[in-house]
Amino acid sequence: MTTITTATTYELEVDLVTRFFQVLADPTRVRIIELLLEGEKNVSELVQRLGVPQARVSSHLGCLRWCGYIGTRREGKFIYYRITDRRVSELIDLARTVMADNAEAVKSCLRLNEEIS
Amino acid sequence: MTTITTATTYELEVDLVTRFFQVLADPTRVRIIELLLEGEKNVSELVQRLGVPQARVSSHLGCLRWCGYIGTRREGKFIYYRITDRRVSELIDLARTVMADNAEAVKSCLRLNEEIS
DNA sequence: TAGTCATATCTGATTTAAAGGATATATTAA
DNA sequence: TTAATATATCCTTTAAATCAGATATGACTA
Repeated sequence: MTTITTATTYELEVDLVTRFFQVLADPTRVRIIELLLEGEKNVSELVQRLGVPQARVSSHLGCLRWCGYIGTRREGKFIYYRITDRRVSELIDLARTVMADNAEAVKSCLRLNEEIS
Repeated sequence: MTTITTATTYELEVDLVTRFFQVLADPTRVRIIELLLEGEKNVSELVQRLGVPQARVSSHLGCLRWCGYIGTRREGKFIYYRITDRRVSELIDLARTVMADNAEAVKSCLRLNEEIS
């Protein structure tokens, strides 16, 4: 990093890993993933379930789609989204169990956000 | 989020999950975790291995420590850091394998960063 | 005690992503 | 073709996290 001109393969791979986690670091995207794990849904259904403006939902879906975690299928006016890799749910489940064990510590993680309680 | 006055338990839990992933969404922190998986190390060793200014390393360590993923032990002048929950490595490994399958798609994920190649 | 080494914290600047709102595209139906 | 619905994209603002550098704390040593 800093000013290393030639990034090593390892550094590029770490960047990919962090980018991957970055995608999962947004509450709306996590909720979208969990809703889609129930079964495929179109954007309007997601908007209704999430209570989030359509433009934002669409934008988050765009992120997830470009990153390859979800796929789409058009049916008439609607575009249905679905999870293409179930391992994403493993990842979230694993995160949950790890967190459950030190939830208190995470809650008071001042570095990322002061007020959550 | 936004201005929902009464956050549900579920929403708070999603926030914790995203916060958890946020911690893993920084390249320096991921590299620190992987170095510590080799065995405990003090800050100076990490600074040397990472090639990152001490202040920044210390700050990232602070984040990881407050979040409960690493622990410390003082020995004379040195403070040694270690991973307290090996499942963090499972998480990173899982992320890597998922990514390996759609690395190309992730590379071109324009939403998060335009230029990575 | 003074000095040095190891680590932590603070402050300001830069970068990055999310939010918000308006608008554009595409499909269907009349 | 026009209207209506579904979805996507653009632009500006705002918030947050990283960075960079200076400085502070705390422990050992002479």
